[in-house]
Amino acid sequence: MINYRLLTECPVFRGITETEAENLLNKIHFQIRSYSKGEVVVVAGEPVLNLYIIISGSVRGEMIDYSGKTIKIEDIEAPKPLATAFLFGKENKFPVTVTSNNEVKILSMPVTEFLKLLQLNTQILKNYLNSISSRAQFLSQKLNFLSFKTIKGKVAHFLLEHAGEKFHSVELKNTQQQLADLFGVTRPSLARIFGEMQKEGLIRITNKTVALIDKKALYDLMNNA
Amino acid sequence: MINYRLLTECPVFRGITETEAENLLNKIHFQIRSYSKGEVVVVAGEPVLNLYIIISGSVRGEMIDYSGKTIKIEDIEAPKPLATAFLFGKENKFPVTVTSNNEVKILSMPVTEFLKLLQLNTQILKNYLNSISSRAQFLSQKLNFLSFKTIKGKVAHFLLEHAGEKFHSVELKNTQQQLADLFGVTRPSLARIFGEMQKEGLIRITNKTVALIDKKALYDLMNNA
DNA sequence: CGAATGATGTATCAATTGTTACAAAACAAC
DNA sequence: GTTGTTTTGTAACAATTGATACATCATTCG
Repeated sequence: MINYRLLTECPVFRGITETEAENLLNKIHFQIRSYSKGEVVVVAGEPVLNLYIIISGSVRGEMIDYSGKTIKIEDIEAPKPLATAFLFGKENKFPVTVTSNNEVKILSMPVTEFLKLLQLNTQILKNYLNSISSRAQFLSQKLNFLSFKTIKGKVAHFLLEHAGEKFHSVELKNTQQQLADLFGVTRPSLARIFGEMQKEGLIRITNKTVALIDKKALYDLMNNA
Repeated sequence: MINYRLLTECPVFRGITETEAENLLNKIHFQIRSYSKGEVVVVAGEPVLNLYIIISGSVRGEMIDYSGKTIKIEDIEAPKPLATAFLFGKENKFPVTVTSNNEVKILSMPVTEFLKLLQLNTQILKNYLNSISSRAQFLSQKLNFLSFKTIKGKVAHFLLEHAGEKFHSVELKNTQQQLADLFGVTRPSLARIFGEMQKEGLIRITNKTVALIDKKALYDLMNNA
């Protein structure tokens, strides 16, 4: 009926054995619903009363434009959950309309039952808390970056934060494209700023290592922008 | 020893009776630590291994600037918790250094014990989940607003949000200067955009009333930028 | 009414960033 | 090695916004 092995790959059930998962699910109420291709699973604005986990197939989240056009936000595939960030809190409404891409089976569990599940199993509780918290922290970091007006300010902030007080170089673990996305700028613009900062003697880039030459000037950049 | 009535006013314990709170706290391990005025409670960057709830007194969170200056972030008073958003997730480090403002008593509970508490009591679990989720949703909304790159996008978003589905005009209650500050742009730039949008036939401004002529085009502006 | 003040419209120029395109470099797979 | 792919550096131009300045309009107050 349910592929428990697949379920344990879902972020919420990570670290749970198949037999554990089976035992837990026997203790709580839930439904498995099937949707054929193109069916609407939930409509944007509906209150989120259930936890949805995609058991098989894939769905897409879309926002419906005022003119009627739909804009695809993202695809979600098995065994991922839907809208976990909107199960609780003040605004527990679906931000998007979800439609099935193909034959889809979805596990649907009322919030009250999910709360029971969280109280039955520490690992699931931890997983869920980590998931929401990471999301909040990610958003917070993102906001922080956006508050620096210039790209140089963002770069200075990023480098100083990663180097800390003691170190004078930073090992980049992301590509320029990823950094550019994090900063909310385009990749060539970021590359240009790296180039300028190097010419100005603030940093020196060799491969993936950024040496912070003039830390004081970097601080100033952060504070004046 | 502990003022349980005060504790039930803490967001995490809201909706719990004093006797319930007492019973719950008897089942888990925690410490009460006292700090005299000016003591450092936690240092920014330290991993968050405990839930801290201020039992009496108040503390302040500060970021230490690179030049050595401290910037006060916020005061936290009894019976509020500290850094609840950083107990879980990937970046569970204190974002600020916390110092006592006066004589302070702080309840300190290891994360593992807090997890037990969450599993013992549904109300506390709900409170905590609601708290983190609301925070994530708030941040998400804020980010949404800031993510409009162009001033036109911000203005379109602002006007449509204030008009809602039904109405076709918005009464401005702020001066251009105040709006410009809200959007994070300069006043002449905002005035220029108002002028352009009027020339393009999107809006018509008379005194303090903005008539939304072409709502569809405004939606497009929002989505494409 | 007239003057003073604040809010708004507008123009010009500079600074910053986006867009697009392409070459060089690094890397991976074979 | 060679080839193909990803990542990075860079350039030319366009678009957007900031900075500054000033004129116009509205409002208030004497």
